[in-house]
Amino acid sequence: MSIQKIAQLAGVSVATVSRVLNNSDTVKAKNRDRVLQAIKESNYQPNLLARQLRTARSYMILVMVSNIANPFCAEVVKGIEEEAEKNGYRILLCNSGSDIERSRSGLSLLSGKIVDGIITMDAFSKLPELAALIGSAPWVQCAEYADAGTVSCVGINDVDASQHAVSQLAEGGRQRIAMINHDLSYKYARLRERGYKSVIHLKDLEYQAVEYASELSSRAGMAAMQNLLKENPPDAVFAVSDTLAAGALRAIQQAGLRVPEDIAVVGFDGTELADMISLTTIEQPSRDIGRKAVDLLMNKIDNPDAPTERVMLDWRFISRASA
Amino acid sequence: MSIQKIAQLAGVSVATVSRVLNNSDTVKAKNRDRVLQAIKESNYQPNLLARQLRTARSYMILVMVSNIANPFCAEVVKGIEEEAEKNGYRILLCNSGSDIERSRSGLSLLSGKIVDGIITMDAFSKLPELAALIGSAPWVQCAEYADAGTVSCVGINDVDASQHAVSQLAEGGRQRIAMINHDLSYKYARLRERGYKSVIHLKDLEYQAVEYASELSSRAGMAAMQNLLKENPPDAVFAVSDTLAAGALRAIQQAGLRVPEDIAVVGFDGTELADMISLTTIEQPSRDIGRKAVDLLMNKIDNPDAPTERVMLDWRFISRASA
DNA sequence: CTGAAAGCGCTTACAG
DNA sequence: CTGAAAGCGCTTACAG
Repeated sequence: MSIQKIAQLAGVSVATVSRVLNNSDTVKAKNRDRVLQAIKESNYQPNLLARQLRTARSYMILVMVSNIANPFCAEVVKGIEEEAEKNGYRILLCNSGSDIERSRSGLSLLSGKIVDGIITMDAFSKLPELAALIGSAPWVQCAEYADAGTVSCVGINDVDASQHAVSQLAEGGRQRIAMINHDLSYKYARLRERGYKSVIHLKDLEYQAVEYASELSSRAGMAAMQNLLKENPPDAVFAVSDTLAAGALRAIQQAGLRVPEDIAVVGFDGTELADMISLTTIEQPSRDIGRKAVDLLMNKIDNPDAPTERVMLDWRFISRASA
Repeated sequence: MSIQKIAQLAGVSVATVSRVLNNSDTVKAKNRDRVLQAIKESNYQPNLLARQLRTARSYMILVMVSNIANPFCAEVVKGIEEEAEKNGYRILLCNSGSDIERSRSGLSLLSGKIVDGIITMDAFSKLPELAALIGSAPWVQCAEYADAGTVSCVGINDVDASQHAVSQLAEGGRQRIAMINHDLSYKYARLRERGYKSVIHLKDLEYQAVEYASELSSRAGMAAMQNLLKENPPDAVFAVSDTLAAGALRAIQQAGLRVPEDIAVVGFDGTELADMISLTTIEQPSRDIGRKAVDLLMNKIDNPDAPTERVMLDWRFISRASA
C-alpha cells in the first residue's frame, strides 16, 4: 500500500496525497476528504523509510546505554523520553552491554541516517574508533564525559560528590574505608576514584582498597564485597552505584556482620532501590540529566556548529540507616 | 557521501560499489581493492534508509516494553538480544510507559517499515486499535497473552504458578492472604488473580483483598501495602512482581511489623532483586522467554503464514526468608 | 489549488 | 565480471 494507490483511489495526484499527509493547508476540502477517506479505507500507513530518505529528517534520536537494568540509567532515560517528546522526537533505545560489536551495530543507525542524533551513557572515550563512527553527527554524552573537547556532555561533579561521601565516612570515625568501583574505562569511575583517594590522603588514613566490579549489578557488588571481606576487611565501603551497594549489603549480611555497626555502606545515584534498602547515598538529578542532554542535542541538531557545552548539575547527599 | 561518490573515486560503476558492499564474489580483486580504498579514504557509511527501502528488509526488530526499569523485563530483553544477535538481527527498544500515544508512535516504526517485526511485553489485548496498527506484520507477545488467536505468545502458566504461591502461604498457616496485583488490562494480571482467588475459595478462607498497583515499581508496591495495612491487615501478601514485593517489604518494616512473623511476603519473577532482599518468589525463565519469543518471530518473518503458537515454559518456586 | 517530474541513495535483474 | 537503468515510496520546487 503506497501513496500511489491512495492517489489512484482518491482520484488525485500523489503530490496532493502527500500534501494531505503533511497537513499542507493548500488542499481543497473536497480533495482532502477524498484522500482521507481513501487512507482510512485502505488502512494506509506511510513508509517512513521513503519519507526519511527524502527529507533527511527522522525526528528520532538514539540512546545508547550500557545496561538498561541499572535503575539510575532507567531514570535518566525517563528524563530523556519526556524532553524528547516535548520536542516532537521519539527515542530508540540501544542496550550495548558495553559490547563493542553491539555498540558499532547501534551506531550504524546514526551513520545510516535512521536517527538524527545520539545520546550516549557509555564509555566511548576509550574507544576512538567508535567516536570516529559518530563523526560530526549530533552527539551528547550523558552522565559520562568525553575527553575530547568536541562533544557536549552533562553530569555532576563526580570528584566533589565522592569526596563528600568518603569524608562523611571518615568524619564518622571510619578508618578503613574501601571503594567498590566500576570499570575504569568510564571517566566517571576515574573521577570518583580520584575523589576517594584524595580524602584518604587528606585524612591521612592508612587503609586503602579499591575493588572493581565488572558491571553495575548487585551480583557484581556482592562479589566485590566478598573479596574485600576475605582478609583485612574494611569498616566502611563506598560504592559507585546503588546496585553495587545493594550487593555489598547482602554480602556483609551473609558474612554475619552488621550494617552500619561493623561496616558502613554508602551508595551512589539516589535510586528508588536505595530508598527501599535504607541505603545512604549520593543523589544525582537523574531526570534532569536526561532532560538537559536532550536540550543540548536539540540545539546541536538545529544548529550543527553550536559550541560544545559541559553542564554540571547539583547532587545531594542522603543519609539513611546504612552509614 | 554516497555510493556515487565512491564509484567516482574508485573509477567504477555504482553497481560495482554496491557489490563490494554486499560481499558479492563476482568482483575482480583489483576493483574490489580500489572500492575498499575509496571507502576507507572517504569514511563512507552506507545509507540504511535507502538500502532498507530498496530491499524491504531491515534485520531489525522492535521490542516494546511498558517499563524498562522493571528488572524482570530487563532480563527478558537480554534473552531477546542474545537470540536476535545469533540470527543476525539487532533490536530497537521502545519504552511505552503504557502510554497509548507513545505506543502508537512506537508502532509506526513497524508500519513504517523501519523494523521487520515486533515483540511486545505490553498489554495490547485491551487496545484493539493498536493491534490493528500492527496488522498482519510479524508479531509475538512475550510474557503476556493475546486474546485473539492470531498472535503467537510465550510465557508461563500464570494460574498454576500463582495457585502454587498462594497455596504455600495457606499451607504455612496463613489465614489472611492479600494480593498486590498489576493493572487488570494485563492478561497475566487477570490470570494470576484467578489463581489467587481459586486458592482462597479452595481453602475456604474468609479474608480476601486485592490491591492494584499503578505500575511495577517498588514505590507503587509500598503504597499498595500501606493501603492493606490501614485496617484489617493481612498476615501474608502475594505480589505479582518482585519490585512490588520489595515495596511491600519496606512498608511492613516502616509500620514496625516483622517479616515473616507478622506478615509473610511472596513475590513473582525471580529477579536478582529478590535474591538481594531474601524474598520468596516464583521464578520465571526470563531469558528463555525472551529467546523463545525471538525464535517464534524469526519463524513468522521467514514464513508469514506460519501457524500461531502459544508456548508455555516452566516456572519454579523459590523459598527464602520472607515466607 | 494541483500535477508532472526530479531526486533522496541504494540494489538488482538484464544485457553485454 | 561490469555497467546502464529501473524502481523502492516518498517530498517538494516548479509551472500552470
